[in-house]
Amino acid sequence: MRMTRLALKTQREAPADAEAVSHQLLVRAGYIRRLASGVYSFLPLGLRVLSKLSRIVRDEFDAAGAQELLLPALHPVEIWQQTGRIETMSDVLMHVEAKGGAFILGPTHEEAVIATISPDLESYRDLPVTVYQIQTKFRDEARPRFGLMRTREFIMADGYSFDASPEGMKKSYKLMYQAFLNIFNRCALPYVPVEANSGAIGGDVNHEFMVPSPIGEDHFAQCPLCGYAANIEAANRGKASRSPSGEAIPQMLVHSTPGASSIKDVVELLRSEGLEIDESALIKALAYKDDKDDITLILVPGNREVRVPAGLTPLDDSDFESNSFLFKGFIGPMGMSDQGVRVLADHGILERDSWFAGANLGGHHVSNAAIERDFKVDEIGSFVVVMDGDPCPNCEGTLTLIRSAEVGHTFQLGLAYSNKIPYASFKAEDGSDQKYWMGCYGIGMSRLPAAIAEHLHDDSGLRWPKSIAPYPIEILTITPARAPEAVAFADDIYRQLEEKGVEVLYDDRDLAPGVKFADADLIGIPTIVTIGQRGLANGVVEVKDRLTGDRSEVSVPQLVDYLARLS
RNA sequence: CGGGAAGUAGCGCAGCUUGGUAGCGCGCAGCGUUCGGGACGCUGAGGCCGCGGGUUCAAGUCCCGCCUUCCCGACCA
Repeated sequence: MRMTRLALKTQREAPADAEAVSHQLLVRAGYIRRLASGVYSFLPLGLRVLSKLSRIVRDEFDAAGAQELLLPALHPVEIWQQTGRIETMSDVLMHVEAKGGAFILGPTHEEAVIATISPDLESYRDLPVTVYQIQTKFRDEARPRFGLMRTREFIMADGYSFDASPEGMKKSYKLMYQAFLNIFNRCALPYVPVEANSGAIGGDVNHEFMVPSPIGEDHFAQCPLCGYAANIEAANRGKASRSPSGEAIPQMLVHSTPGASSIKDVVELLRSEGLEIDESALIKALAYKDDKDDITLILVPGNREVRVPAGLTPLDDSDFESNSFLFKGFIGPMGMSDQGVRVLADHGILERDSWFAGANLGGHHVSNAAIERDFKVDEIGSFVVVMDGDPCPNCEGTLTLIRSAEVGHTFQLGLAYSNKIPYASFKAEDGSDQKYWMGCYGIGMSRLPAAIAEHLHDDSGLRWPKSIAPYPIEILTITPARAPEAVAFADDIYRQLEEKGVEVLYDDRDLAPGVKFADADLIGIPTIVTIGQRGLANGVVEVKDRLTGDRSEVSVPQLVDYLARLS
């Protein structure tokens, strides 16, 4: 492509609303342009990057046995009502009123793929099947940000597997999981697969593919010793480093703490009375209920945040009314088992001999509350949000928190969707109707260029890996107006490479050399070929590797073959 | 949804305090000089100063309301 013909205008300065480096560079170099908040156009260069990524995804998904199809972005509301997600995902759903009914702009395609494909999956003989698409998704995000990282309209490659059994589902999952590893390797991204929560998608086993990044919106915990890695929302901590000493503990004492219903208030109040304590000396006891309204109390050290297990929700005011033994703000673990409350304690509760805790009486707390002697727990486990330095749940190591961007997510959905959709079934060998065991697999296609740009750039601009650069080669002529022989030479090289099927970006613009060099660095094509009369006089041209910065001189007769090998 | 900041030419910004002809840099068009790492001169085009109301002889500037955008948080495959 001759740059004199390319719809491209680079900018010296980034738009004021661009904060992230990837956002600034992608806009400045002419890959993307904002149309509305969280809505971006892909310009010709940007689209080429997306196409390269799509090619890699198709390669690997096809190799994993998946078949490409294309589902609509416009979904009839009925299929969303059927799974109930019209309510559970209402925050992000965008609605469209049209002739012929109400529609939802698809934020994900579980409903649509089942509605589409189930007529083809009537018998166990038809299974397993994995299908995928590369499609635009719509999510009404609370806060779009960082350019392509979080947008309201974005492109995703999403696959869905259908199996006759849990074993089959796991097999399909493994194939797609491997395809994900291959894809991210080919994108030259330093990713980490981590254990995760399934969120609104549902299902049991799932993995997120994280790229460590300063503008990531997630954190995951990683153990450098054993390799354990989990999203902070799912990460467990290991056992306490210290257990109770067994020394004699004084009797519990009741303290009057009127109005001090938060950990912070209690610490301040007790300190004002001369007690030298901090938040880690208090038990934070929070009550939750399950879907049967049974109460669960979770105990964690007062300086830690509770990680609420799935299926539990906080109590509301009416719950406190109907459970009069729970004094909001003054709950302690003592006597809870006798009230039929299940008590879960974090490992951290074993780290002290005794605790300050709520007295189960309005306006009062106790000191010297000791586990076993003064209160019982049903289960000890990991119930806190992990922090840097927590023990690893699997080994002797220590967890580190890493900020990261999620570029992919795979789920073993099991029967989560099939059970909600009557026709999501097939005839088994014994003649019975069975539900599909499903998996789903998503890659944030339009997020990938941002993640890669965030990872690979320098002060001068982007540095694409060869696999996804819009063009593998850029040819650049020096002072074309004064060097007709160099232009003729460059034209010839360009023509020969095109004939060999090599995609070339040819900067044939009549601009000052500095401008052309600067643009080449900004756009970030991995191989930059400089053709000028100075080099040609010596029978060579300069070839620069944008990734490494290495420059080499290649003799004229070898040039075309040399470049063709690089592409 | 809470907190903060900002909307003036395609992009980056000044002008607002103290109301009086709408400005600068980059980019764009023309001419000329330059030419191996973002050159220079001259000429020119380009504005509903976010929108609506108010005060005033007069509003980019003062007052009221609204909208939009960005950042932090809440939320989120």
